Amino acid sequence: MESPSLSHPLGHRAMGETLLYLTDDQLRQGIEAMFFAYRGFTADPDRILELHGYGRAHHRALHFINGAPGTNVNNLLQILGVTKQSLNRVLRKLIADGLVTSQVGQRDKRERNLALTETGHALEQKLSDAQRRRMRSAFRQVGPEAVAGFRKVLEAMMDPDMMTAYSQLREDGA
Amino acid sequence: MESPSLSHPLGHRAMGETLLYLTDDQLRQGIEAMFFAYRGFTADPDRILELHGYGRAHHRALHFINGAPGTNVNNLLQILGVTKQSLNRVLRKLIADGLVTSQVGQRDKRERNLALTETGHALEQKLSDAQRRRMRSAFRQVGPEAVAGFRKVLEAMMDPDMMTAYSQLREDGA
DNA sequence: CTTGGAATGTCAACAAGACTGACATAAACT
DNA sequence: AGTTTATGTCAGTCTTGTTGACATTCCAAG
Repeated sequence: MESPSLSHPLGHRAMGETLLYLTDDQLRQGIEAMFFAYRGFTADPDRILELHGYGRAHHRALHFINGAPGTNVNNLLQILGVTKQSLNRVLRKLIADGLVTSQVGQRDKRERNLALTETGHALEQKLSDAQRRRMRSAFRQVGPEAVAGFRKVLEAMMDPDMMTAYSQLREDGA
Repeated sequence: MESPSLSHPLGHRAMGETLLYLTDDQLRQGIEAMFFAYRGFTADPDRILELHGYGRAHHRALHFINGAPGTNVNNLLQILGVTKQSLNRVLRKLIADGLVTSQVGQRDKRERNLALTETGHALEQKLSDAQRRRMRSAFRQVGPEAVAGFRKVLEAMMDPDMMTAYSQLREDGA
């Protein structure tokens, strides 16, 4: 507990101005900024997904299959951090709708290699275009230094345990 | 559609190094950073909430009631961006459990003035302490300039329409 | 003053998407 | 041959969003 300082939001002057960004009030502002920004971040894709009868879960699956074509279910499971039952429901629909292909693995026939079809790729493009458009606009407004800071803070806020699967994916290349 | 540049992620050199942060690849990294960071951002409170039988929706309600004691349901509705029925379910439980008080408004008896009880305040503190702890650690790692950039990008990414209710709340004071 | 619309809040029912648990199948490993 | 691993499926539960219907209260126009 570090609550006393909350009742004196400007009482940190004794520590020197250099630590102003670590006051409880600044941290609260950071927390609320994350909340509202994440809502903006997902708003555009959400609208598109609704038109097609999909949800955020489908978007996440499409995004990471697109980034690692040929990946298997287990990999995706690690990255997304959900149960196989939950992911399976989403994948089943995407496969049935012809957005994703699931092919028995060559080396290991237990695995299923996942990839986007042409229509799957088209929807993924539409979604990520919308999301990139907003992020590009934000990046352009604030300039490269702010963007670098943004990236640094986000990376420091990630859970290292949750990142291992993704890091491996990036190293493997696909 | 702006896809051609995706196949030439390093082909933007012609534009000059100053715009490197606007390539599709950099934007994709920004998108994924948001996804993973938000998961880290919510991980600690989620664990605490689960112990008490609550979810993220309860956390959000506690957070904003704490920030604006005496606010009414409609205000909260605007900020949270959900339907009144959805918020009501959450509030009903928090009131039944004695974390939130709901008092009929003095001027307008249709309104309900919401506030945290002592136990409600205690849980809110526990949750925000956990969240602040992670954010403080991230902020401390990267330094004040990066933090300023982080804030700038997040603010540029918010949906202006969705922010009106919150801005008014901050101006009113409470 | 009354009455009708607007604002506010509540109850009920439903859907998406997360979860656990149990179980089946096929392939790989020992 | 027996065990472990990867995947898929069925059933049931929970949170949290949705819509629809309804009660209460306020306010303003007739």
